[in-house]
Amino acid sequence: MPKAPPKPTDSELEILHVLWQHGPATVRTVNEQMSQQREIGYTTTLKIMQLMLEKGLVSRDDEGRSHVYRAAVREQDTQGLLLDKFVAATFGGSALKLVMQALGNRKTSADEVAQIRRLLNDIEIQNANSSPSPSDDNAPAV
Amino acid sequence: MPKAPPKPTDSELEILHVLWQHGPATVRTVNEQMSQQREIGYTTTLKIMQLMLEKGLVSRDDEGRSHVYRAAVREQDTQGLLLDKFVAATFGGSALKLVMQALGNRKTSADEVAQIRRLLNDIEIQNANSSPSPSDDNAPAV
DNA sequence: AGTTCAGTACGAATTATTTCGTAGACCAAA
DNA sequence: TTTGGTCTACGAAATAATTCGTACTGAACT
Repeated sequence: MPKAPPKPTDSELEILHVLWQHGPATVRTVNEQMSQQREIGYTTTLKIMQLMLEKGLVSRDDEGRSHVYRAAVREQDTQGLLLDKFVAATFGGSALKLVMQALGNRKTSADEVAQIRRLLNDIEIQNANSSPSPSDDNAPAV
Repeated sequence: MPKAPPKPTDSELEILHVLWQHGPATVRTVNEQMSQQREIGYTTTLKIMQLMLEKGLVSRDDEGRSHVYRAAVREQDTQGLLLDKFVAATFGGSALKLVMQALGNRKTSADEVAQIRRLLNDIEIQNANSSPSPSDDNAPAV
């Protein structure tokens, strides 16, 4: 195994967001996107992306004169990694506490509530199938 | 307003965890707790706690020769603050995505599912009472 | 060939965090 | 009063992240 890329910093995450949304892009393109959000110089963006290359967070195609960068880590994986660290550091590892806090301290629409309900249903079905819990209702065969 | 304390760093958060759990404590006590988790020198802990005092993250009672520190920020508030920043940086501000990822990518027990269900019920009741949403079923008058 | 333009590369300053050595203050015991 | 232990304060080094100035490179245009 070539060793997993490290946890991206905040700036690196900003850049990854651009690459995930936009697809492979040059430094110029990324910098233009970022400049819409906040002031940042071209060479600053370039430097961070070069460091990200060393860290394995992005890969690079240097065919022509301008290099094309692409995300080398997937959005879901990265979010999962960051989430794990965050839950550990902030909520003592309890994903439940995190979810309670996230849902409790902000307005959650009926739509969102419905989506989460659906997810909870799926989870219960999975729990029922994988481990024979003698709890509730019907465990549909196969 | 005296200005809100800043976002604590990882080390600062570790210290806050000790203070939240243990209550007001001396540097020695905090350092002993932290030493059970990882190696860290006494003066390192002291220094960080001194900086935290300047930032307003802790307060201090320097009666006797040894100072007693206490958390100056509440656990819930701090978790909420960190969560907001984290959701913004990692999930583009979507708490829903966060929750889906948190619940999806790990095993969630039936117990936890039940707790979340209960919370969702509360939220729907609140939604129904505070804002008359023209969506689903019965909008109980007043 | 010389100039210009769009890029990259490099080095350095700045800021924040973490870490600890060392010095000074104070109390208590001998 | 001297010695020793327990604290705090201070300064400084080590590391990491961010930022940008400046120099170099190569292609395109005259």
